[in-house]
Amino acid sequence: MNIATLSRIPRPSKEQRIDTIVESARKVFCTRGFEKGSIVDIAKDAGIAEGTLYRYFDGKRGLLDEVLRRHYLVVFDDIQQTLPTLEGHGNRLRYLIRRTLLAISGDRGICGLITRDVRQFDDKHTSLAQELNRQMAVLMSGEIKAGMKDGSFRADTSPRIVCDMIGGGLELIAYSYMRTGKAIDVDSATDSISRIVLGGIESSDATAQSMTKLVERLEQAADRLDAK
Amino acid sequence: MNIATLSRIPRPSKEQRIDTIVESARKVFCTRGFEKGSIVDIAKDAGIAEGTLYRYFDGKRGLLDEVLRRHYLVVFDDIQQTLPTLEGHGNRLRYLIRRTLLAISGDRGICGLITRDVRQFDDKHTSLAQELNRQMAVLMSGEIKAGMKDGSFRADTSPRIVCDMIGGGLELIAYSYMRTGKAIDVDSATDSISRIVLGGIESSDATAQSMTKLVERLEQAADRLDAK
DNA sequence: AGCATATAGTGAGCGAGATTCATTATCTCT
DNA sequence: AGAGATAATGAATCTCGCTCACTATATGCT
Repeated sequence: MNIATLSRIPRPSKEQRIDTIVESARKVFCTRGFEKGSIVDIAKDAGIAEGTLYRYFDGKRGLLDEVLRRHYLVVFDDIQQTLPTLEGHGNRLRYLIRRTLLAISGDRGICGLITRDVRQFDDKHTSLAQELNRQMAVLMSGEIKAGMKDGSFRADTSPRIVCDMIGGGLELIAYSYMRTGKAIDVDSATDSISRIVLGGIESSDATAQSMTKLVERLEQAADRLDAK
Repeated sequence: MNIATLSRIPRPSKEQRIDTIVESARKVFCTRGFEKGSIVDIAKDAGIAEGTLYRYFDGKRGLLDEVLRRHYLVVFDDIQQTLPTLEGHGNRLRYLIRRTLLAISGDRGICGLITRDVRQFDDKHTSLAQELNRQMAVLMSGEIKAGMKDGSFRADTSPRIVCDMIGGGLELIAYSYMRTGKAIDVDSATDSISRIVLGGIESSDATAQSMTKLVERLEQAADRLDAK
């Protein structure tokens, strides 16, 4: 209509538009929360009309899904690269715990979304974030089962419950961080969780074995001292 | 206005009215969830107008608070009676775990409310359910700290993390029950959780023995050095 | 009883926010 | 250039929690 518009503003590509919207959604959700951050806010921030947003996303919840998916993507890429380089199921489990804590402690806004808003779901579509949590649980569960098979973990362990306890514990730590803002001490938390879990599931055989090795090393040290 | 109303319907007492409303709220929230269950639904079920409801409750969230408070009331009464009769911090911890599982597994509707809707909070008022969770955490934490003091639990335990892991684990079990409807095996779950936690925090005799041997060897080495 | 005041109940209406859709603008391809 | 096809718009709709001016009942007093 306006003559000036004739030569103006080439439309951004579909991909660019989606990126813009998701980024605006992330900003708004992280600062105001999922409930209070409105579609109008997001649209305004992205420089588009509300209706446009609905061309690209199912609705508010779909938008949240995408924001979280992109956040987790980095984490899972990282895990996929690092996990195979680690030796020992206990070690790998410990890494998964630590990596999750890092993902949480790095972004309080996202942390709030994960702990507060993820569980609201329609009966129809299980929320994506649910799915991502499940993926992490599968990884942990895999390590535990493998550890049980090769005898490093006790046979009477329930992988399912162990995963729930780790995942639930991490979630509560995240939740507390989100409420209080007090920074998470990643290393100390990793230690505490690992100690409890591994102490609770490691077979006494394994414990005895590592103890024996320890003692042997000390003995050797003593021998060397002796020789002097 | 209507002549027939002259002799009719004595108004129910304040207490009765509140009971009716809370019960209707429980029904509606449990069947439709907190988000989808509307105030109109509740008012209709209770046989009153929407406005009346607001005379007795702050709003929708206040109503949820009361529903949950009444549910927890029974649990905490029970705990207060049983806990002092049990011997040993490990036992008492185990009882707290079991009692919570029972409270969850008894009512899938409430279970859904607790796992899904409890965390939505306004920055101002911490939700009541939060408070109730905290109360449970305080009880568990008390047992753990006492156990650390009298030497039955390891001194390097973090009560906070242990509580998070137990509470978080219970929450995830509840969440899974709510989604799948698959009944919770209370006894087996109690066993698994207790085994992991106690295994992870109990100061084990085996460990103590190996430690002792270690120390003895070191002492011998030191003796040998001394002799020279 | 008859009146006055207090307490309880009502439901239309308000406001906020997600979602829809008829209309308008831009793009693409011949 | 022009004919679809595709994208963008924002006013209108719908839902829902909540408010409030008004009506109805209860209670207390003489």
